[in-house]
Amino acid sequence: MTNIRKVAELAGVSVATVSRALKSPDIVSPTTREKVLKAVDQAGYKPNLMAVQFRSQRTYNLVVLVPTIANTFFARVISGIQEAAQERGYGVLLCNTLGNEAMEIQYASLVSTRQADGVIQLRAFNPFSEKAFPAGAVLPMINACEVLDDAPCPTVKLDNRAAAREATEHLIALGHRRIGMIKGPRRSPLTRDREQGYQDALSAAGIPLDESLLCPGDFTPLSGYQAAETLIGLAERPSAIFCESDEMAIGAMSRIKEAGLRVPDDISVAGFDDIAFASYSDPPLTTIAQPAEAFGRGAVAMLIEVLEGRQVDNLVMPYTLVSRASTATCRP
Amino acid sequence: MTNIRKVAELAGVSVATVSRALKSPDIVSPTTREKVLKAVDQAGYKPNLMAVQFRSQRTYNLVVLVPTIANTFFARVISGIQEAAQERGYGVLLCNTLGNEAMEIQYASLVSTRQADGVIQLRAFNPFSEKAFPAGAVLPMINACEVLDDAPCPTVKLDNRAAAREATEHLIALGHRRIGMIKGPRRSPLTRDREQGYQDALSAAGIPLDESLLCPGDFTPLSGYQAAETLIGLAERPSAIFCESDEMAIGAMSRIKEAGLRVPDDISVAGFDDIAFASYSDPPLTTIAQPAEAFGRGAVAMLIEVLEGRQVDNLVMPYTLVSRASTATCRP
DNA sequence: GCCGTGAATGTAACCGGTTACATTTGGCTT
DNA sequence: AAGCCAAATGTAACCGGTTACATTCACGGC
Repeated sequence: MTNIRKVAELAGVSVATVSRALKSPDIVSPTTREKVLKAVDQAGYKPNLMAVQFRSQRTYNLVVLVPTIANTFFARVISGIQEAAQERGYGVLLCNTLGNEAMEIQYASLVSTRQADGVIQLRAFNPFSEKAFPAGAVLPMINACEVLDDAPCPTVKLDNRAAAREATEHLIALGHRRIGMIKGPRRSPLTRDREQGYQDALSAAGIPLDESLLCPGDFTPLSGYQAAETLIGLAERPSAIFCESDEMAIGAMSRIKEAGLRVPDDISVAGFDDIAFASYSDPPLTTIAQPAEAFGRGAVAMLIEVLEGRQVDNLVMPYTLVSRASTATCRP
Repeated sequence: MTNIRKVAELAGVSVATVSRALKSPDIVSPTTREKVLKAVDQAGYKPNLMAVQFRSQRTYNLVVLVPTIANTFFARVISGIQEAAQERGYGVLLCNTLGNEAMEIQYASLVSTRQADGVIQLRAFNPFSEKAFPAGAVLPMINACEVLDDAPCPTVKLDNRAAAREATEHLIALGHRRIGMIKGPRRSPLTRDREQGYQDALSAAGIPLDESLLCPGDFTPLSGYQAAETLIGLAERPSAIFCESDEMAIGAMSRIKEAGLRVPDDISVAGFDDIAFASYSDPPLTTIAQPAEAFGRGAVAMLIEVLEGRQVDNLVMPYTLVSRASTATCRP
């Protein structure tokens, strides 16, 4: 293996001079620099970055904990993370946790074993006990997308409550009064916030809450499909359904049409996320657009600030209601 | 920072004994092992894996070059890669290349700078010149999914030609004779193979090839949407369309329905990949199912074989034609 | 001519494990 | 009791950079 000592020998200088010629070219004489660069070229020398990292105790790798990469929203967030990380010279170590806490801990431990510098967690729950991080060690972490109010670290989030309220108000404005909701997993703060926004809109419009219109899901198309089955089976079925994710909305529309009902004529459907397929579903989906890539980029920027010892403020990302053909006036 | 020397001091033994007590517990006496473990616990010691990696010159990280993570097929492949890597103690460094060769080279160079042990490339083109890998250095690499016939490394692929032939034969068996095809990017060997399979099926059935029925796309829903526009605008429009990806098929169906035509009554549509949304599109999509996660798992297994110096054979994965409601008998 | 100064370069310690080799210890054989 | 062997443990080199500190040298001011 060609190392810095070989290059030094070849150039007839010391290892320190080689190191300096490469790292701080301005403090070696032009003649020497020239010699060193020629030797580097001749030896085909590539610095062993493991040694550099070992010396500096920085890996320039970030761990990303994602609940499931199969969700296209998260895929976009990761895409943003990866781009931003690359631009700033960081690598991305991906962990598809599937909600498995043991796996999250294992990956977060990469920071305490010095295989990564920090963590971006895309899920609200941070099961990082003292076991993984003993003795008051702080884990440089950013929590993005799904965020607890009292998160123990900087966060990047959407005002989910306001967004859900706006989506629900859109349906109310179209004349709907029986509005179903397909929720996320019970424990998720996303679900709690969006449900509150839904309730905010209903009570502002004087519509009483009917618990039977709330169905749990898990953000997958299949769960949306199943929840829609429940909702259209109700004695008094809703005329509109607000789904907490586009994936569930697409599953729900599939089930609704399977039952011989039309979207939006019989039931309006609204989603959340604005994934690529939302534009190509039949009908195209009304939804809340989230700047997924920007979530990722923001999280990376914040994490690097933290790693460099600076303070950061929490970030709240903007959303937009995108009105497409899956929602229409309520026909009594 | 608590290091092995602190622990040694605390336990009253040498650093070598600590190292052995942790790595090969069987060669230290039970008494000593006990003492060391107590000291480890007391000091809250976590080995600095950077040092371990530096010493062994192995990072236990794999670079994954993915054309675009936003494609749900690739998301599933990555999911498989990540699971298999984790099981075997490897981390996954993700690079979303977007077909950018400079970026691919940059990431593949992580191997020559010892930040990763090997590369899994999900695209056929391997622009890794002598510049990035000088002096006959071999890059431990596996090429999966999109693969050239003369790939310079082990590969994991599908028999795309046979699969495309089977999909086309399915349409022919339904009575279709004017069958459009929405292809991938021109340069991709996937496209070439699938196009050959399509032609194989046509010529076996005695149907002449009509070049105007072949439209290029880029695997995105938007490109499928646009290509469908071209196809339905033809003087003599096809009664069926075979798409080289489900994402394009979903885009195509969207455009077809927008034009007031029905799927499959007016035009049958078949896809390729069997992504999750294929089951929930309207109508559910007939497609070729690929074992995406298994592609990823297989690639990881092969790469680790290569890293450990063993020979590996190329892998050909199985496919299945999944017949759903988007294809039906041709009505003249 | 001497000294001070600063630029250029060299020497070697250092990061934190691993491990080849050396040393110690204890039990057993003859 | 001496000798031998194996098990247990210690010592220190090593991986490949970085960098504090030391050294050399040229030049200018007095």
